[in-house]
Amino acid sequence: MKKSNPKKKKLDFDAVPQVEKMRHTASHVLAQAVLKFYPDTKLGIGPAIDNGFYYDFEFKDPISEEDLEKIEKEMKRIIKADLPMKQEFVSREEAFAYFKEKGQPYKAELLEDIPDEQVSFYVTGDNEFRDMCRGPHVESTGKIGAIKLQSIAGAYWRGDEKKPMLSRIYGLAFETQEELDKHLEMLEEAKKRDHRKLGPQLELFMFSDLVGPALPILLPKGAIIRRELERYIIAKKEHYGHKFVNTPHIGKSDLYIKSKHWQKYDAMMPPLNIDGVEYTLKPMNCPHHFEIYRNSAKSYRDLPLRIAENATVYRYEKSGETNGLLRVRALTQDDSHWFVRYDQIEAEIERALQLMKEIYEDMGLSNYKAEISIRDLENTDKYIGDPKVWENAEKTLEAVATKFGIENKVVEGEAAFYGPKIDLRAVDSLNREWQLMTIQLDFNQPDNFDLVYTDKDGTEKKVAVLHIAILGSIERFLGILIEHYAGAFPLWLSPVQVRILPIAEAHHDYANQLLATMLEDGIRVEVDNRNETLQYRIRESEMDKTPYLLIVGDKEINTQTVSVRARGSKAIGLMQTDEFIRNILKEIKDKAVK
RNA sequence: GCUGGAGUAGCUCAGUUGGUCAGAGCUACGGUUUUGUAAACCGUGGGUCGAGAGUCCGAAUCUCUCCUCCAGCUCCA
Repeated sequence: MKKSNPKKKKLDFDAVPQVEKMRHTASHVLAQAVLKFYPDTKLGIGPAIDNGFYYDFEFKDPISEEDLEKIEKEMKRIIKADLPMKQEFVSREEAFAYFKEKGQPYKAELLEDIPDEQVSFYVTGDNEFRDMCRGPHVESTGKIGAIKLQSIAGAYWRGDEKKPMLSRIYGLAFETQEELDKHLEMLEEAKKRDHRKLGPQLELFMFSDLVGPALPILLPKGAIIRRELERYIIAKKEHYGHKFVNTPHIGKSDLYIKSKHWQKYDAMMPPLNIDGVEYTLKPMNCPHHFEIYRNSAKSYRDLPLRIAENATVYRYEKSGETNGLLRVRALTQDDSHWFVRYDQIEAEIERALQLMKEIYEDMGLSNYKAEISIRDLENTDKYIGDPKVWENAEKTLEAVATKFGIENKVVEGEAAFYGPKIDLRAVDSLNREWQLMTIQLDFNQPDNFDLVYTDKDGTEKKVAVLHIAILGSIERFLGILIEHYAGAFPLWLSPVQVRILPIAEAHHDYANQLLATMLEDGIRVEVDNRNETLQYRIRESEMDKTPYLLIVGDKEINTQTVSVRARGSKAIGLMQTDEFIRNILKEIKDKAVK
């Protein structure tokens, strides 16, 4: 999508939070510390970011992560010295001369883009360091709280891959040591939950170098979760009036030429040649679904028509951009295309958000935010379609989000040329945000594919299309769920719901009876009667996060009961077998999150 | 794709300056044991040290190319 450049707004210094000023000042301190050890270093830029700051440098000789320690130490010294941060203004000429003298070409380049006659600099201490910067900063370095240098990585100068790559040093900065420690703990916890580590450990998925990078393989347990998710989403969407279809994984290149993806979409897989005709792996389902729409003449009575498919699509993601299950080259979308009359748009947006809301709640992701992408209102010519329709759709998106109590922000100029959209970000158990669902309005593809219906008055009219994916990519969603639940899935999604552990051989028969009963009830249950100690088997089941263990021995046989142990060392105790079964069937049905 | 880092058994890791450095624990397999709420005991396997080429009398260790993964950048109509 072509993004319009947000207009440069005048920075309101008073509105900048203290913590952000502090982080920004920390980046200056970083630059000062770096120059102490590496005086020949050329400086890029150093802004505040979430949780900290960074600064871009061009080192004469590359430095490594080990060097960060001494730099951090020097930063702490500067902070402790509590050097004042003073703003001063110099003329452009003076500034250019200064950068020339100091050998700072990147700074000079930045200056070229600044129109001001008087250029703002910040001076640290007794001219120990000065940097061109509009600020704002805290009054002195001593106001910086707790910092920690994190990592060093390459970053293109001004984010342009054609420009030289600088070394970016990342740091964390918080107002207090406690906050910093808390954040480090969170990072540690996130590392433990990393789906790339947990997934293979729990035998949910794998990758094979030979099958190919970024092509996820779901193992039996992961396949169960995917199946449950799909079953659920199909049932839910059918309830919301979708028709499910199945379309092939490839299509003629002509199809994508017609949809104009071929010309614009750079994630297309290379074409295949079949019988002298060019085909490609489908990177999205839309054109296939459009052809389904065109299969028969449509009346205004047929609309809205909601076509859905859980379909695997293939995209060429550049090698450095793939990431675990989050960014892959083969992904299964829970895709839907709603073909609606223009007068139905508002109602259908509300319906889609209602559906989304129910689904997210069942997934245990009831905390989410919305971002609404609308036109650049000062430049509305580049958008296709009736401005009135746009305006209504934009307003509806916002109104419905607000009505549903979803925290939302409207981003001007972010909409695609063919329609506004709303993105939802779920907030997970570690307070991280994940972009999941999108409702994208599309006023353009109906033109490309001539998607029309006959209205009441006998005239032919264009439909509007809503592209709706709720889980997004099921693989990606699985990855997010793994991290959200730290591998301990709610019962309805757990690959193994109950594991029965007979204490000794004498109890195997009883265990197998229980197994048979529960299998009848459709419970995913196993018996672990391996020749291992009970403790050993409990440990293994705890490690694979099985929700319920049933321990059975003489006591249980005599009373026809089970000893229930819930995940996480929680002993529930003796329970009548049928009572246990009733309880967990209810828990499965309720999709309870424990 | 770019910059940097990493790749030793299924897993987690050890392996000083190239010379018994191919190891440990877990796993797997065989046996003993028949267990009451997070690791019983004994034994046996298992690796072209990511792949290929090169330097050397000799390479897990040095060089080059490639592959894969990780961090970040860029990208994500």
